Amino acid sequence: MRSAPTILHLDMDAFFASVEQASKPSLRGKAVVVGGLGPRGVVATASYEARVFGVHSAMPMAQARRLAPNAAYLVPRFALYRSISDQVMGLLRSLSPLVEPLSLDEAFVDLEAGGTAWDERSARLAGAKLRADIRAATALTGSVGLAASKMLAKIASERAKPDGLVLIEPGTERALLGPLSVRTLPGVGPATGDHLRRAGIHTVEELAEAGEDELVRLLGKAHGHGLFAMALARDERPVVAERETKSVSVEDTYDVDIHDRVRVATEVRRLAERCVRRLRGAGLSGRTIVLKVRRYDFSTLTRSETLRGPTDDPAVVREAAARLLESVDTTGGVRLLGVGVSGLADYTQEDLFAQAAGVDEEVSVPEEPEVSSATASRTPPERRWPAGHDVRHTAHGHGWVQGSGLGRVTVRFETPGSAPGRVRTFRTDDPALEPADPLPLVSRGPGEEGDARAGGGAVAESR
DNA sequence: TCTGGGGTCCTCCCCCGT
DNA sequence: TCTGACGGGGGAGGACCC
Repeated sequence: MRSAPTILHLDMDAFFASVEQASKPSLRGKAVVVGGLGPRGVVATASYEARVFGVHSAMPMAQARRLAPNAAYLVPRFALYRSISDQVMGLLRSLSPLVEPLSLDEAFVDLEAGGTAWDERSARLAGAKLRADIRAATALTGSVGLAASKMLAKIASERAKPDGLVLIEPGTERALLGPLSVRTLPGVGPATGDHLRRAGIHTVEELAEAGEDELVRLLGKAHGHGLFAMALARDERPVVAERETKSVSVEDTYDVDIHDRVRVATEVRRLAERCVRRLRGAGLSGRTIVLKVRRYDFSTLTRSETLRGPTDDPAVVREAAARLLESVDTTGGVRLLGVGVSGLADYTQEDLFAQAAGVDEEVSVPEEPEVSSATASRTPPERRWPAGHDVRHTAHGHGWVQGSGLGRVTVRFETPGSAPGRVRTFRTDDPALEPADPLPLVSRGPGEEGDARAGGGAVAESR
């Protein structure tokens, strides 16, 4: 293991919820929950104000609403989060070429490889500057962990949350890890945690004392060896900038279980087409087609078929998925269907045949709006106003949808730079109202504030 | 209370060829 | 010709992560 704490882990604080609060002044300091709003939705992110009520990620939305009935409930706006994530990742890459994104809101950076840090002091400086730069560029806060390995840097950023920086000094690792729960270690989830608890192992120290052979016996070879090393604070995993995609998949959970076999087949076909669109978008093709079915009782099964060569042909994937469906009993109903492709390559077998034959059948997959077909199928052909999305009104300016229903849509008129704004209600078919793109969270200089003033109303008020 | 969506990795089992 | 060991690939399921 390296001797200086030069691995940095950045974790943006309550990312989705914080973005929404930054873009909507009236939500700052309030409980905000972002996630699926359907009857089977789960929480993606809860703001710290919502966590006080016990709301947390992966919790069923219905339960969150019981715990925090007055919170703001919003659907995720991934395009916006992605654009802000790109900004943040750009700042990380200015520290080092070795940046490993883990998700939209998390990444590892090898500071040593970037020459920005070589000892404790310089690492701390780089981390502090990064946090300031992120705040200036996005108005958001991120927590930074610094340590000599990825595992420890991640544990450090967890301890730094929210809005902090923690550095683990080399030599103090074992003492720090010892008393922590085994669940702190990456790779120990509910199942492994239970397994270890039944064996009388609760802390990292007990994990180390159990010995490697015992852990391999309990958990299998890979997991046992890996966990024993982690317990001794040994983690040699390098920061890897480029990761190859191994599979591409799409899945839908339906608001109501599907019983009709014909409907199931139709949905599988749609999913196959959506999956291929994603596959082609990434310039990939694959050999193994996977069908996933979650039944009414939440039991999940997969069926897969490996073709002779990679394909990105929607007809081929659709037919394979349909064949796989034939071997699945769906009586009782299904709540989720998914189609995936793995065994990826960046060429296709058909390409070769087509080239040889001099033909290239243009397979056009009809575009489908990026909404769950479960929702789309029951939505009348009028305009939809998803909660939290931006809108523009010809007279009142820029705002966001606070709620809609019964032919009415309620809009709050405010922008990231304005004071909390006023609420107005319109008919859903009001021609003066139209969907709008999100505004930048931080105004980028003079001249771009005009928009905010037009819609914001009372600009003189200070927060 | 009722459990999303998109991934990765590991394990076990079976089959097949050597 | 039969048998066993071994390894690889495919298929299924499970755990975990964000």
